Amino acid sequence: MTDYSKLLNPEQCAAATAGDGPLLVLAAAGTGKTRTLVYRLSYLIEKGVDPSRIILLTFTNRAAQEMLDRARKVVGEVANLAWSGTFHSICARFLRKWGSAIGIKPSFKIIDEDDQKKLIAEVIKSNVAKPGDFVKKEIALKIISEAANDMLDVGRVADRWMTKTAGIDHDEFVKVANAYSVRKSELGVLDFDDLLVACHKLLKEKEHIRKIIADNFLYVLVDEYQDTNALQAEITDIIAAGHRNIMAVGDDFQCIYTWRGARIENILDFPDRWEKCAIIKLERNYRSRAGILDVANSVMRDAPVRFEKHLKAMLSAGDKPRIYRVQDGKDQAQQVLKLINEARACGYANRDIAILYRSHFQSIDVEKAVSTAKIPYRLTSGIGFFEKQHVKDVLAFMRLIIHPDDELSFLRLVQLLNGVGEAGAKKAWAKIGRRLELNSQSSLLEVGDFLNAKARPAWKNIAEAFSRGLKHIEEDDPAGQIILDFLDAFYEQYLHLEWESEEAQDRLADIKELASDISDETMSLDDYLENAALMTNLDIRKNDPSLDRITLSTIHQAKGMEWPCVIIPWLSEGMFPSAKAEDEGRLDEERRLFYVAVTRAKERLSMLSARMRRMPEGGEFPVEASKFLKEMPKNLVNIFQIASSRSFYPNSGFSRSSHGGYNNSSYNKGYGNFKTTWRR
DNA sequence: ACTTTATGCGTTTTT
DNA sequence: CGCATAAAGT
Repeated sequence: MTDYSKLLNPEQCAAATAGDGPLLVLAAAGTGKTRTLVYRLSYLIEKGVDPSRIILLTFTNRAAQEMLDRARKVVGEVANLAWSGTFHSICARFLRKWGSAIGIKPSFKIIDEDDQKKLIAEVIKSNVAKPGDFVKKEIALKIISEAANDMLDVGRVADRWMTKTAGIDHDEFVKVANAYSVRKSELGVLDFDDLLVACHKLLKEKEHIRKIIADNFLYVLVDEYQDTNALQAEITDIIAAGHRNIMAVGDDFQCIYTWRGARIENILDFPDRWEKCAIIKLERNYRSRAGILDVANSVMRDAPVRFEKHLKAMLSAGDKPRIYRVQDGKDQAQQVLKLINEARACGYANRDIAILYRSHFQSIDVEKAVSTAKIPYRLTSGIGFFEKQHVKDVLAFMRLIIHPDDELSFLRLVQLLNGVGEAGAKKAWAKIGRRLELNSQSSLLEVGDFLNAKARPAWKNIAEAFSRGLKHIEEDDPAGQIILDFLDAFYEQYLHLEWESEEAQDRLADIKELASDISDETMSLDDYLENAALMTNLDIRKNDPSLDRITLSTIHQAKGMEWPCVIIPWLSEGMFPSAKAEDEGRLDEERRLFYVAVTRAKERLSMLSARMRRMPEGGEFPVEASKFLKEMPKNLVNIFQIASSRSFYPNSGFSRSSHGGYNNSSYNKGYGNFKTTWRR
């Protein structure tokens, strides 16, 4: 048996080896939260608990994976038998197994945001008299999602939105929301929220299934508890109700997902909800230099404290964190470059350096500078691998082979063809009897007759790829072969026709990566396709640590990670805190987000703030330094004023959009060669 | 009637 | 760039 007292500090050890009963672990940033969970899991297994009766709920697949990997090193392969995953993936597993009890087909497909938008657009079009006057589909989805996650009635949430948004009529909105649900169940698909909602419904309504699940899990471990929403907290409570061995780990200071329904109250009220709940506080920070922690503490100085915390630095002061005041985005990017080079000169590797920003678009200047300087970087872009249009195209083809009745995939696939749009695709789907006949080559070819004549030659190629794909399945070939055939028969040609070659190459590379990933994946092809929507870019791009690259990431995506050197750009008013969040009265969450950013740093922390901000039209306007910087005690930081590198430009005051020839098109052209990071 | 192309507009954070 | 809408092309 491992001696946990040698591996952990007394508080961590107490948490890892705690006895039965509810336990709340308040783990401040950098106090070894992951370590504690890993050893808790190991301890339970070593103690003889059947791993399949332990469940570990996390927020990202990466966290789940990392914890299992580390537990495996302590107790060996048995660790793999524990249930572990995100709330969404665990719910999906439950539903595949028991969902039929509430009318959910085990082969349901999980749709992403993009599919959601398409569906809601379709529903709005056919249910609303004047679709132009209806709320935008993004807002509609947001309202529906809010209702789901807060466990409220859609109509009531819509009413709440009515006061601030035009175009919402109570009855009409409810009608749309219902039609959206109906359409989803017709198609046999679930969106992200549905996974939680349906799982909750299953546990709530089907007593025998609830009993099976609640009885099975002797131990329930929940990570990042401060970011659970109402639904997730209830699901957890139900699962843990059987044996009352729930361990929730989190930090109320790091709650940064309230916009997605996270309820900080879940962690604050946890001891009230669970009678005789023990509380353990992890306060010794091993991650950051004391100087960095001083800044972190000052950020949260005035935050309302529910749980008293004394974050104790375990390391010496180190370098004072630095603030750089620079002229504008371009100068800021140059300064970032300088900081990277400085760090490298001090012996840090690229992988030791991260640039963390509030929003994806704030990465553009830096990405451009880093890429011209030929510094290798890894950008966790806003759009995940499985959300990319070309990846989804290929997956649609794959899915049709296994599920010939998959309407969404069919519609997607045929719309790639020339001359076929939404209407034509739907017509063809109806004519072939809502199912693709794969087994006979002739009936497969017949589908072409229902399509626009222009599309027929290409369809013939696709039909052949289908036949070959079927053969691959029969002969149990690596699934990647199917993709390569599809590429060969149709898609590669389509890529070249549709896009200019440079981007086409990138997309081709993505698809080949998909092919090799799908080939060496241990799970079945069916499982792979069903869960594709739940996997993030980090899961496929195995995040190879042998690659020495700097990291560019949003702060949200950087949660739970750490780097020796952290650089935070765009600490300007309106950028961070984000103007929108502040307008909507969510400054406290922006502050927590800043706290998360600061506490990612181990050795060096640099914060940058520009004096001018460029407008999309090309002009510039002055911006104040972020209030987060202004509030910071001056003795904790070193402040550097960096003069403009292009001072011959009169930058005082406003310059109009005509200035510098930056009209809209030339602005866009300037960035055309760089991968942009916007979400779709 | 349906599809493709042109034009103008706008960006928080994500399972 | 992406998305929505308008206009032109089949």
